[in-house]
Amino acid sequence: MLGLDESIKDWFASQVSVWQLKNGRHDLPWQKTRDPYKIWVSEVMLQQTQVKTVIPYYLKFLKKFPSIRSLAEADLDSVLVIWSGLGYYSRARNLHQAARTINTRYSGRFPSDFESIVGLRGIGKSTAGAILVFAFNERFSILDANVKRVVTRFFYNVLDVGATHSINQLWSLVDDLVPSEGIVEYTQGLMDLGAGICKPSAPICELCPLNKHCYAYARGLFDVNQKPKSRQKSVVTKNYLVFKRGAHIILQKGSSSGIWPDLLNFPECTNDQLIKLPFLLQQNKFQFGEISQLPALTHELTHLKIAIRAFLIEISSSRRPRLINNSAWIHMSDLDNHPIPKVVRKIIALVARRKSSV
DNA sequence: AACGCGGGGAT
DNA sequence: ATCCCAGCGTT
Repeated sequence: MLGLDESIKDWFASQVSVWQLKNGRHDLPWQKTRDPYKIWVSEVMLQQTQVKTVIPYYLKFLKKFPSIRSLAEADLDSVLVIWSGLGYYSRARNLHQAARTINTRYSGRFPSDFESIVGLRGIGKSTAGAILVFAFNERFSILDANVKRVVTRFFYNVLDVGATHSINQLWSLVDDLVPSEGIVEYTQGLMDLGAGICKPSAPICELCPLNKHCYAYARGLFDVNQKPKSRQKSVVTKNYLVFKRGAHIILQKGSSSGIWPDLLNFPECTNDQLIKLPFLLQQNKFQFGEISQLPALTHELTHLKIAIRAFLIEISSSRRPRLINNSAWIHMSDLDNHPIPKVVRKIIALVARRKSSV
């Protein structure tokens, strides 16, 4: 407990709720339903991912997997296909696994109590709270980036932001702020305020329904949030081999220990193998034309930068080299039916560009 | 409690 | 280049 005045709590919730009903977002796809399954899918997609990015993926996903059972019975591959390009693919894995858990443990019915929900793979405290609010109209709190920012700025004076326990302080604060009525519009309002008014930079405080008692606004504080020390990304160099035969390319399923497990990518090789590549191909009686290097490319991941050297190898024979395991010829117009990370599309775009320029 | 996760968009 | 995003799982 942070010893908040009851009147300020009531005022805060009331301001947020009233503002939301008039000025907030009401037409997002997942706002048209109370189906916990659909709410769940949206919340998982929205983890560390912006609303605008999620919308098309959400619509595609629900069309393909309209129910918990359809998701549980699907192959992981078909789930990853829909997820391709959205990133953080472990979310898709977790979603799939949790659907199967719901099938077996809860007879296919989405659980409605916090402990059961938060016990599902890929669902933490905040996502569980959001599901309980939006699907079950239960009084729970959430703490996403929006809420964190709004609450930290408004209640800056009652928080010890520099403390190591600051995240726990924020949780106890938002728990304390949960209103007795109107939890849906209150919760949605906090996020809408964070997204549209109380923005990270250049917040529009003049339009904020909380500005009258906002600590940061009163003090002219700009950034009261802790900025995480930016770590230097390590860089790795990879050689990708783009075997191309007509409109087909060879893609290989990633190992479970590497980057992008279970997704398709180009075969890789070491620098040593690269030098010996013509010899290796000949040894496999593999008929190939000239080996050309595509323009250099870097792909950035959360904690890693990949410097990519891609080599285009035109193939005339229809066989597949034995030295490439778990691989297949994929038609370039058929990529939407395969689970691939975005970097593969980038490289294929380079291949297509080269072809047209010649 | 801090860190890794091995993305992607906006500026 | 940098920052930010409807956070979670692991150690």
